[in-house]
Amino acid sequence: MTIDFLWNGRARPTRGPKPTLSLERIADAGIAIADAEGLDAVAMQRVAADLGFTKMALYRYVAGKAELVALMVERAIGEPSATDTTDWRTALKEWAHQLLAAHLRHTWTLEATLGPRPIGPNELGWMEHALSILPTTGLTGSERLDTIAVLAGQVRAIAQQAMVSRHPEGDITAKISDQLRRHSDRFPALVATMAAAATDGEHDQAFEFGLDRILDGLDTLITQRGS
Amino acid sequence: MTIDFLWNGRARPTRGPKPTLSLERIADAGIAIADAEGLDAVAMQRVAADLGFTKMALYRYVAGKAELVALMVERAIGEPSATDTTDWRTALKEWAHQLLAAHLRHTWTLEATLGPRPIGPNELGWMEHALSILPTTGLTGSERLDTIAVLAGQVRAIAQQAMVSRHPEGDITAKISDQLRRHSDRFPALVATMAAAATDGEHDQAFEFGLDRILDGLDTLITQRGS
DNA sequence: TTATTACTGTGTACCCTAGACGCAGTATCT
DNA sequence: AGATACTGCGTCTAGGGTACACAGTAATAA
Repeated sequence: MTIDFLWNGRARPTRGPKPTLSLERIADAGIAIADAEGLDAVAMQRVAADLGFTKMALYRYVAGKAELVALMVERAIGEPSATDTTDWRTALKEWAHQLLAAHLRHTWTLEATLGPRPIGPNELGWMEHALSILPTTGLTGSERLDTIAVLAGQVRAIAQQAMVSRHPEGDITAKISDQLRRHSDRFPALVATMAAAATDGEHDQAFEFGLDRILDGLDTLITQRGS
Repeated sequence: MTIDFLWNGRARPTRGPKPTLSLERIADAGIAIADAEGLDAVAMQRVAADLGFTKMALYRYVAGKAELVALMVERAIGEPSATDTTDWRTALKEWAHQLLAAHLRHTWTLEATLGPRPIGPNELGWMEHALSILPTTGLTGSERLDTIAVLAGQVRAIAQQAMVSRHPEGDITAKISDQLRRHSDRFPALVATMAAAATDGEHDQAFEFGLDRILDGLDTLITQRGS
């Protein structure tokens, strides 16, 4: 597996016909399909058809589907926009919100970024940005990397949750709570908690809640190390 | 999409030949394949062949591949084993470790549990267990649910990280740090942090680190609410 | 006992996917 | 011009999920 294409692009050859397509157009076509119908709908066939070409034409640009998806991710996730905050806590919060927004705009990036795969400059750009925000004193290098991992984990967890609750047809959530009611003796705490949650009017605060807990815990450690 | 099969099983009909196979055997065959070769290797063809049947025989037991995977997940994830700790913090930590272990035993469960899908009793059993541990005072219902989400997010984040670093062939990590070195001017904080992490000898502490931050933050909130 | 019914396992068929390969046409360099 | 090397396409293979019809079998109804 090579990851060169993500970093250095393709060297434009001098001879022969000029390419009609471009990596950008191909990636954008794939992104449009994935946004509208999910990652499974992204087939070489389909992407090519949307562009008005045959699928084999795409193989002149990308080595295979995995490479296409990697390009799509890289383009969809983009770069974090700079913040002017000096406070590390609010800056990290802003970063997490931006990352969440990116994942919510393209929920398929969750599936596309699972497991071992080529990672491009934009994705590392997000890490770079977060690390440039984190205070360097009070945390070891490993701890700083681990901090990014917790935060990104929270972002992904909430993005996934939103993906489920956003899903309208079939209404799986209803069916589950239906089974839950039918087996309420087996899940007393769960039933009670969901009943309580239904009336406490604090919905859609999951992201903020988790984020605040993580940042609180981080703050505790940093101030403790600082003294 | 129905989820009945996960909760109530199949009603055994009285007439006709007795089934030679069972949902358990089929799920186990699928799990064995996924453990050894990944979720992509789980094809109806392959599962049936491993059991000594034709693929169409499986459709007498499961409605389709999605249902097969749901059964595999439910069986692979199992139930959390009870803890005798009364301290909520250590009990939650134990719970998270158990969940992580389950995901590490079957890394494909990460892909298999993405997005809207039928959820079975075992999966809710993990939630139930965590909720039965959490102190009911000091947190609203929504907050208790959100707490599970953060913790599960951390578990998944680390499981995914382990999945990548476990992957031996190709050694993507090496290629990435190669590109990183080549573009070190663009990622100064990242390069510096990784260099620092390489010498601080705190590897593989990512799970504990994030978990401790989350629990610290939770502790802060709970004690604060308690007074 | 026999006829009916309902179930199991299988063979065949269809459609969709990723991708290998070779060919025709075209733009550049020698 | 001729050679070279590139683009886009048509064809082909291997494999995936699944619909459907058929033969065999076990339990029920007549």
